[in-house]
This record gives sequence, C-alpha cells and structure tokens, in this order.
Amino acid sequence: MKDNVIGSAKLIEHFSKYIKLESEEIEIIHSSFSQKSLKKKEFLLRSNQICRTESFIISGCLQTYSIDENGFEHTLNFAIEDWWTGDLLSFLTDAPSLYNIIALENSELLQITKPNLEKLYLTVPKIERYFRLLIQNAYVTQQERINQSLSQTAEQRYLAFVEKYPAYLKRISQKHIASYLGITPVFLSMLRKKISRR
Amino acid sequence: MKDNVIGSAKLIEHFSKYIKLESEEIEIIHSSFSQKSLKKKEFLLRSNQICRTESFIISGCLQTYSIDENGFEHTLNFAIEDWWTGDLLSFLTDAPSLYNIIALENSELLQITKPNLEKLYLTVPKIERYFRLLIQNAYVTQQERINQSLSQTAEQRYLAFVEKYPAYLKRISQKHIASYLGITPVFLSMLRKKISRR
DNA sequence: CGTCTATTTGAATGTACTCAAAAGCGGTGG
DNA sequence: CCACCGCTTTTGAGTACATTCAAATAGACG
Repeated sequence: MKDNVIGSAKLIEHFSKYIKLESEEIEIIHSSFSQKSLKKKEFLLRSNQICRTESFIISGCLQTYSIDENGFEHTLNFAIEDWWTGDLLSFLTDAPSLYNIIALENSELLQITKPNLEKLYLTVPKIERYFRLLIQNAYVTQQERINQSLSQTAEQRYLAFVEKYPAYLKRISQKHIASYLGITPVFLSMLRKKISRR
Repeated sequence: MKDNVIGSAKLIEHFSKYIKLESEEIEIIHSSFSQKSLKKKEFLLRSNQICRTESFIISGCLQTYSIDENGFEHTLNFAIEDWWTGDLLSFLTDAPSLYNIIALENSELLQITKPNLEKLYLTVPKIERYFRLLIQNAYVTQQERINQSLSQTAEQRYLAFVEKYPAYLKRISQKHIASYLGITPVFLSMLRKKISRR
C-alpha cells in the first residue's frame, strides 16, 4: 500500500541517519515491521497490559502517561513522527506496564515485536548500533529533564519546554503540557499569564 | 599490579553478565582501559570540563551533581562498584559538562577514552550489545525516577528510595540523599522524624 | 447551535522552603 | 586518646510556591 511504502521509507531514512544499510538489509528490516493506524484518543497500550511491540511513528502524536493513586495523570513523554514509542521496561521483561499510551492525533505506526527485533539483531547486527545510539540520546534527554526538575522552578521549566519543543506547543494542550512539567493546568495558566505580562 | 588484575576481573565479570567473551577479546578489552584512583572528595569531573572518559567503578562511590544559579547542589545519580559513571552527553559530543562528579569514598576506577571505545566497538562488536543493554537498563531506571518525581510526594519518594537502595543509606549522607530526592536536608529530616513516629 | 472539555480567574489551603539556632557526629592534631 | 573544630542533622517558627476548590469563560467538535 502507498502508506506502507511511504512509512517504511521514513523508517529506513531514520535508520540511515545512524548506520549505512545495504538494499538487502533494507528488505529484511522492511519485512520485520507491520503497520498500525490509531485514531485520536485510541490507546496503543493500557496499564497492566504487556507491551508487545515497539512502535516507530510515521505520523501523528502519542502520549505516555501514568495515573497516580488519586487519579491524576502524569506525562512521561510525548512522541511524534520520526520517533519511537512503547514501554521499554514492559517490552523487555514482559511485565505489566505501569503506563498508558494514547494517540493525541490520528497516527500511523510501524511496529516490531520482540521476537522480530531479536531476529533482526542477529541478521542485521548494525541494528544493534542504531538502537544503542538511539537510546543513548534518549538517556541524555531524560537526564537533562531530571536535572531541570531538580534545579529549576516550574516557570523556568515551562520556558525551557517552549524553547526546546516549540512544535509541541501548537499540537499539545496546556493540560497535557502541565502534566509533563509536573504542575497543575491551573498553575500553568497562572504562569503563562504572569509571563505574558512582561 | 594486583589491584589492576582484580579490577579488570570485575569489569570482565560485568561484561560477561551480558555477553560471552573469548579470551582474545578479554585481552583487547583489558588493554583498552586504564586504572585510576580517587581519594574521598576528589573530583573525577568538574563542570565546564569535557568528559574524556567513561569510568567503570571497581570500588567506591561517586556522585554526579549540578549546581543551580543559587549555588544549591542537585544529585543526578550515585554510582558504586560494578557500575559506570561519567557525563555521557559531554563524552559523546565533547561539550563542556554541566555536572560535577566527586568521590564520596576512596574509589578505584577503570577508564576508557572515546577513541579507545570506538576502536573497541570495531574490534569486539559484541561490546555494542553490552552497552546497548546497559543503557537500556539505565534508561528504564531513569524513566521510573521521572515517573516518581511526577506522581509521588517527597515522603513516598524517600520510602521508595529506602526500599530500592538500602545499601546507599549506609554509605551516603542525608544531605546528599535529599539532593537526589529533590528536597532540602531540613525537610528530609522532618520526614524521617514523621515516619519514625509510626 | 449545543454540549463537553479546556482554560482562566480568584480565594483559601497545604506542602515544602528559608532562616536561625542547637545538638550530634566525625575527623584531625596535639 | 581526648579535645576541638567543622560539617551534618535536628528542631522550631515564619514564609512562599504551588495546590485545591469553585465558578466563569472560551474553545473544539459533532
């Protein structure tokens, strides 16, 4: 299908930013993934389910969040096109997930199961390098976020978010951004008012 | 030297938890690292320096922390024997580090430079897998921490810390633990009092 | 349009912080 | 080995940042 071809192209393009692939390898990769569509508000994963796939996002936007004992939502991350989503812990250990993953927009994904990924590591060992580099970057980004949550006020964190993810501002509601920053939507609204008065 | 042999053995043992190594490969790994000793309160890295090595800890305990604009310290992580330390972002990009790494105890390290690590990826490709698995675990741990900082109170986070890292409690001062949890030492003291009254 | 959800605004509240001082503990030198 | 000094921890009182609750307004979607 047209979408599939386009989608796979994006995926291969992404791999190619990190490693050089032969056309044979591209074929193998191609055949390791399957495509999935999600409409806005559909769930990719619900808590207590086991995350059976990692998903590359061709288009759309997804949110990973947890729900605390009082029923409040907390956003672990947003993911948009050319990035990955999934619960890595659950995926790796087959443990029930603590998280929900929901589509904030209609989304197109390319998914790979653990057996297929393990096969892929064996048949195309370069993939090992791709994922190492990918997760290194993700690790560094997370560390930066931890540092900010330890050392900055809510206002500074919001301004840093605006700076770092201007694209998200247009696509994601304040309520969700607040839950990413670790504050209430009410308080974010107050901060924005305060900031705009300057 | 005796220490070097013992230390290398620990390192190889650690690799072997993730990958199978031939004696030839062990030799190559061995020759890629150099040993370093730090006395308590010595710095492995200071902010604005470039982190030139990643360090495997044979013995001891180190703390990675940042200093905010008001001069307060914030702990990104503690690292003890059989784990790694270093500033990955600075190491990968040659950017000046935002962080300080200090020995909280006398420590013995095995260090590898970026050129040596890159050589090692080529000569012993399995190492790629080792570091992928290692950083996957680190990523998952960090994600858990982010989730806790978003969804739990300081008291819950402290109790979770006690639960998860009982060994650290005996080795690390409350002041440092507070800076890891994102609270002041004064407030941690109050929490402990409150908890002990139950 | 009408309904539902998100955002804004205001007032009261609580969690965690600051400042200050005392008590405890650990390392060092005489 | 003890005494002292400096740093950590405790305790208390006042404060500030962020929350909760409530209600009004704005915006999105069928």
